Amino acid sequence: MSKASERAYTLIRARILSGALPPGAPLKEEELAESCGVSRTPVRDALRRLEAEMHVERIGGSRSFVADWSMDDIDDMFTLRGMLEGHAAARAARRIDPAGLAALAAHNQAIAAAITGEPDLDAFLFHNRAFHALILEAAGSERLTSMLSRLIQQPVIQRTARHYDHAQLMRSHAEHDELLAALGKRDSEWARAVMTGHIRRAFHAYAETYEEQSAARPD
Amino acid sequence: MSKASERAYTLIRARILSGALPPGAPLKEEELAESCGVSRTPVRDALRRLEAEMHVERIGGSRSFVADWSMDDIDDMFTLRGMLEGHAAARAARRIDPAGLAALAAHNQAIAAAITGEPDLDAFLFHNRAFHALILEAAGSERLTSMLSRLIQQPVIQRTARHYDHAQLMRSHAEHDELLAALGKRDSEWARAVMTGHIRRAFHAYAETYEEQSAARPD
DNA sequence: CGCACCGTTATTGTATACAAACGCCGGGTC
DNA sequence: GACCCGGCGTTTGTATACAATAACGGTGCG
Repeated sequence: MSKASERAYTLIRARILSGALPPGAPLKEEELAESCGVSRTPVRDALRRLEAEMHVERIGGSRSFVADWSMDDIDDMFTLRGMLEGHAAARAARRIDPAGLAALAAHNQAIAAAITGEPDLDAFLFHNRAFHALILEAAGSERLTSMLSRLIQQPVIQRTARHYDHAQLMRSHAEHDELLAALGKRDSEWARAVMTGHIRRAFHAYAETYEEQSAARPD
Repeated sequence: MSKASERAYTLIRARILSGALPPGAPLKEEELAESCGVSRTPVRDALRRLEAEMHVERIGGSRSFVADWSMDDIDDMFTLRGMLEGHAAARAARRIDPAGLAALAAHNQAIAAAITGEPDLDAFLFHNRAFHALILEAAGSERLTSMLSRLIQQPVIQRTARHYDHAQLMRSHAEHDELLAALGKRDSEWARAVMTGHIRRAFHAYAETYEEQSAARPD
């Protein structure tokens, strides 16, 4: 997408993900247009894209708000994500080539490096994202990719991972290793099981974090 | 969505589904705008929506074409659909109420009526659609619904069902009956299994139809 | 005092005009 | 003869102006 539209999309998305635009905040086209330095037309485009990705909600077919997820929504998201990423892992096990496996291993080594000693969360998140993206790519289903892109909500993942303690980080890394083993053996059902478990564990980690937060800030 | 935008969406969609705009056909905004009696702005909106629903493809971030699915794409669609509708059936088994079950049974009786004697394909398709929609509603996951809406491509389902012979129609009806039994027993895994099988069978029915067609019209 | 209705205003939807990008075709040169 | 380059036309992207619609507040009546 060309300049202005892409710019609006990126900026608005960043503001939503960073929390500068909190869940439930109204999104006024004109306001966004001005603050992005573009006109309303590309902003409208961006809002439609963000709506398709479920970052933005619309009521009455007109006004837009930053999407706000209930715990049930998030459970749903993780369940669907577990199912679909499990499926992706199973497909990847059948299709991945040695170069792909090597790239995955490299990212998981980088994760190991990021969590030894003082953990580098940004590096962890970066390589974690790359790891999952690579598996999705190896699965080779455009449709699966596009469906998952609506499910893999970065704010949720970030909120989850930022609260991981050292043991949880190590465990995530170990699960990736097991996934690598399953992929190396071309065992699609093993890969599916590991991936599904990986996502379910992430969900419970998130749920605990969320409960702490909502207990700390009962608003 | 308000008048013009909705109008453009409906009209373009209808033309794609009916085949008036065949797969691969270029979609020129101005041309569509004129033929829909609206301006380019709502047409652009409609194209974005149709793109999100995978009825329209875009290359280079600009030009739009009617989406064209390969056999692999369709296999993918049915696989994903089986997984997600299976999941929906499992959830529905836990959540559906007696009124919902009664409504489902009514639709399946209507299907029975539509396929006895001279089959009424339109009635079959209508009640079949309603049956699946009701299960999705009973599953009570907005996210699941929105994901499946991108997968349940009417042209594919229609092409499939229009080639069903009497035995296949009866079988589809029988599978719905079994699903009703599973839902009645609140057995989510049974429901999932029946639904997954139902979709897989539909896939193979489609694949046979497709092979006949491509053998008859090798273009 | 509360509810309802109307007018005002804020916000989105639509149209149109203009700019930029892309592809295509033709001419020139190596 | 083939390839590259540049101009032209088509098509999409962007901006702005205007219309419609929905929310909000105030006022009047019950």
